[in-house]
Amino acid sequence: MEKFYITTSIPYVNGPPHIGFALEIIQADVLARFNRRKGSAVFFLTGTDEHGLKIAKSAKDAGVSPREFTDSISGKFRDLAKKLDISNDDFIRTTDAIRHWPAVQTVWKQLKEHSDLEKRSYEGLYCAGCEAFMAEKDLAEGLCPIHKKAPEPVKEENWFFLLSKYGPALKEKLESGELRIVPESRKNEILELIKQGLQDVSFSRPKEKLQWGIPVPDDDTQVVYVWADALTNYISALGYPSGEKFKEYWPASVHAVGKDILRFHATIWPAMLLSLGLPLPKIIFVHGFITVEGQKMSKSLGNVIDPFSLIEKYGADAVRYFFLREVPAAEDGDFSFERFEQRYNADLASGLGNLVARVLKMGDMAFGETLPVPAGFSDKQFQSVADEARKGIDGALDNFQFGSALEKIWEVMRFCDKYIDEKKPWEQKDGSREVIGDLLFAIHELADFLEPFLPGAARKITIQLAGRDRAALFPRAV
RNA sequence: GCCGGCGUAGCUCAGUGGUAGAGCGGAAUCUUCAUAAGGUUAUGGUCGGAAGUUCGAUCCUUCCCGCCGGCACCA
Repeated sequence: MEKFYITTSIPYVNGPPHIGFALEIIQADVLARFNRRKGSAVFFLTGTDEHGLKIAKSAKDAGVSPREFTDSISGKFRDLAKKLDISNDDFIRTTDAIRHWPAVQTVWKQLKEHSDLEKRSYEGLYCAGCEAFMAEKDLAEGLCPIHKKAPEPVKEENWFFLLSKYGPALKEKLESGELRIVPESRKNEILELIKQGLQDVSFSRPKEKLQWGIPVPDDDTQVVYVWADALTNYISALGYPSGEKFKEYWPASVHAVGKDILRFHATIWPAMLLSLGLPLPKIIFVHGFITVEGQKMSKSLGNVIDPFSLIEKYGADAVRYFFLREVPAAEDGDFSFERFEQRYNADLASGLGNLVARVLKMGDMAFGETLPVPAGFSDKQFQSVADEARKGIDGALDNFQFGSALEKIWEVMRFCDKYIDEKKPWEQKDGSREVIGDLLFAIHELADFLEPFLPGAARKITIQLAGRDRAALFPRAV
């Protein structure tokens, strides 16, 4: 059986989820659901990244323990997935000392055995106020811009991952397509980065600076730093190194990530895997950012869109639809309430919802209590429209073109509306019952097409075809 | 500074070496099974600007303008 392992990135739980992550998890969910329908064995993973100084600080500021803090925020991400009707099979947390930690420590030991970790002393400018090293470029006239103090030169020991030596191997994997990056333009960026030379990266922090993390094996002065910790989630969740799921599902078919963290997924992570002797993920799918009314989302602008209130107001399917249809899959997209409502009214209320309502009504008129949904189309033209849509959807999703996949489905709806106008089945003349039968089957097919995208609507259509529920799928938003 | 992308109807975008398409919005009209929904039709673009290659360019080349992304540098 075909295997399909898809992951989202694991967001840092420093704050509640925003719509950027909603986009990522929705896209991943479509692919997961789509592949399940094709009969593949699918494993869909998401989770949260919960260690580090920032979390420890935020917890302290909030007057709670880091554990309480991360439990709370991680719970919000889990809740978002649930509210968005996401079909993830698992949810991994980097604070999971039973599932995640042993895998990270195993990975660590193996990297070290393969001579890819090296302890070095690192010297930099350290701001005690920020509890962080500062790059020259972050300073304002030699002072920390936040604390207005000159950071002090501090020397500390770190374990470094010898990323630099993997440049040529990574280049080869990318160029050969063994590791694909979608879209292509992002691959070129990474190749450019490699060309300029990869730097070794710090993989640990001294314990006295960072306690909220995973202890480095055989060195109790150090704690694992973010990359070795977070990236490993993709295999820790599968039970690396010996878990059944790991054997079954690795390598990942798709890592869905945002453009901001592509470089880590396209350099550090595959380099770690090469060091471990593991196969590389097949595709890294990179989505863009979402702007709001043409502007960057930011707390200071006060234009942050809360996914929960959006779902509350319009429903999960409407949110899913907007992000899949209106936001270009791999580029930046814009969110505006005007656009959102336009899409909602035109495509969901007047389009899908209205079509289902009119067909069901005609079905009720022609057949009474129980609707006989045929097993196929009697009209050949109808059949070919549906076949074409199916092909179109497959092709579009193979290329991560969610919007154009949806367009194919909407073409079927347009055909249905036209067909109704042409055949006037409400006149109940000869052949009307056959026409309505085709329409009922068309709706049944639409539910099938829509399931990966709008699982809620698909469910409702199926229920309405089988029973007496006639509630509007998408009530018009005023 | 280096690398890359983009600029096509009011909006979002597709597209081809032979003088352009879709959806949405707006207009007219037909219709009533339907969520003031649906159908049809018309309108709507000198395909960023200039030059070149070509029998012919929106699609190829060069330059220019504008926008965007990545990297580096500076602050």
